[in-house]
Amino acid sequence: MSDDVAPKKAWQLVVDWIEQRILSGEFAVGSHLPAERDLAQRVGVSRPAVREAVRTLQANGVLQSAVGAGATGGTTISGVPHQALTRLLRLHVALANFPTPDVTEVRVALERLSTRLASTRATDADLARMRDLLEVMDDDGLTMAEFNNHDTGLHVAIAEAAGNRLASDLTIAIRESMRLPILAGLDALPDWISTRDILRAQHHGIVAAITAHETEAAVALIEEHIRSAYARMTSLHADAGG
Amino acid sequence: MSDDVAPKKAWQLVVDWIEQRILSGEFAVGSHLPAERDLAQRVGVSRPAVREAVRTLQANGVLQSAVGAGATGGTTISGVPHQALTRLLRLHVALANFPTPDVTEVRVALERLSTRLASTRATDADLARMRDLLEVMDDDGLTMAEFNNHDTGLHVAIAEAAGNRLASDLTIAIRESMRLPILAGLDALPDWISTRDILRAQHHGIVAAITAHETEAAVALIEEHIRSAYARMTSLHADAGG
DNA sequence: CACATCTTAATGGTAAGACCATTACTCCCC
DNA sequence: GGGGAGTAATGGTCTTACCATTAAGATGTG
Repeated sequence: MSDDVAPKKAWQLVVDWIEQRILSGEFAVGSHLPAERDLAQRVGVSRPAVREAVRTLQANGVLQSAVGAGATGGTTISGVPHQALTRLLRLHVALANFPTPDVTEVRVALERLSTRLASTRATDADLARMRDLLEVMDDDGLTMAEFNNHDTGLHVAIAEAAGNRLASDLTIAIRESMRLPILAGLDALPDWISTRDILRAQHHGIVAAITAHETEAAVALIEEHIRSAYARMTSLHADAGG
Repeated sequence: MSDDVAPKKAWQLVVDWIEQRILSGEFAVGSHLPAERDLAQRVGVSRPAVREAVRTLQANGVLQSAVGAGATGGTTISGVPHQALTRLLRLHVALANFPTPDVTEVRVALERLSTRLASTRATDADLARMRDLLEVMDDDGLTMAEFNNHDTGLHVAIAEAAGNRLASDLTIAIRESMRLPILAGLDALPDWISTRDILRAQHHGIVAAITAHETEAAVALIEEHIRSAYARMTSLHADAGG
């Protein structure tokens, strides 16, 4: 009976209206949506409902908005999913909806894929970027937090050298979602300096294997790198028993 | 200079307020947020701004709202990321922000992981569910769309047997994001019947290997299954040249 | 005719206020 | 103790008004 079907919320009608046109191909990246006032009239809801719908799809990385008349103003379809992915995963990791052992397993699988692809596809610019990051991380003056940022940057650089958009975005999103937990895990270590030295050596090995197109070696090294780092950070394992 | 820093939008202030408390651990799954009116006052914005912020985090699968007084009403922290993930990926696949060859590679990596985990962790109930789906799919009377739904259901069942929340949710989200493109690809095939028979045989092999804990066999079979299906659906490759 | 300036309009951003439907809680009566 | 009525809390929705930004159009000047 229709009693079981709750009437759709006004903002949901707008979301559906927009999604339908995305799925049908009518809206593509760069397409301009009707103005909020026009869309409200067209769908038969109020302008705040349109705004709530826009916010929903903005959170999905699908829409972006700007004030002003002409081509720069209004709401357009966006082609930038990675920030939305990153935010989503970071929040759910923080809420422990994804336990860190699970995240680590997935990281291994995805970074194996990214590293495999990067070892055959990385450009000279990609490789130079990795080497720059290695050099920065070899500076003994870095704080742990700074080192972690560059460490993340190296993983991001490898992912971006993969030439696979989804693999890159997912790899980046998952690594970023673990930034704070990893930093906390490093902070709890008895000996940061020796850990840092091990991480550095591993980074060098990975980049060397990628540079030499030694695909299987690179893949094995990235996996070993992630697993051994995780194993060291015993504070991250607290989730596992939960 | 501060000229370069745009003032934060009112709804962004609320999103930040909520995110900060999630990241700090103050809010956990099940936590109740202050009422919209209270939150508006506390953050110093209007209630519509709060609603827009709630919509943002709802789209990230982080919040859910209900009308009414008492424990059932209000806005609470949610622990259900998979729908948000699925929606996000589906929209971006539809917008061609993730080309289908990229998606297929990532599917292979993730379904290898899910299948590996499932072959050691699947319960009797998980296996029975897979066998039920095999049996349903062996019915010659199914339409292509119905078969595709159950095919998706099998991939979902394997992913859920993995016992790794993130792997499951990502595998499911990615498979679901490809549901319509796969259906279109199947529709364009010259001989659906022979394809269906091949898919069925492959499904049986995968489930048998999982059941027998033949991990490496199961992993190889799921990869072959995905790759060969993708290779058959030439209409999906149109993206590759884009 | 080209350029500069001003005016106007379009657009998203924001807030206040009013009202509605749902839900639970409290109080009163039997 | 149970049932019913009243009240309050909550999200849901809409209307109205205003603001800041941006571009387009109109007007004036050289």
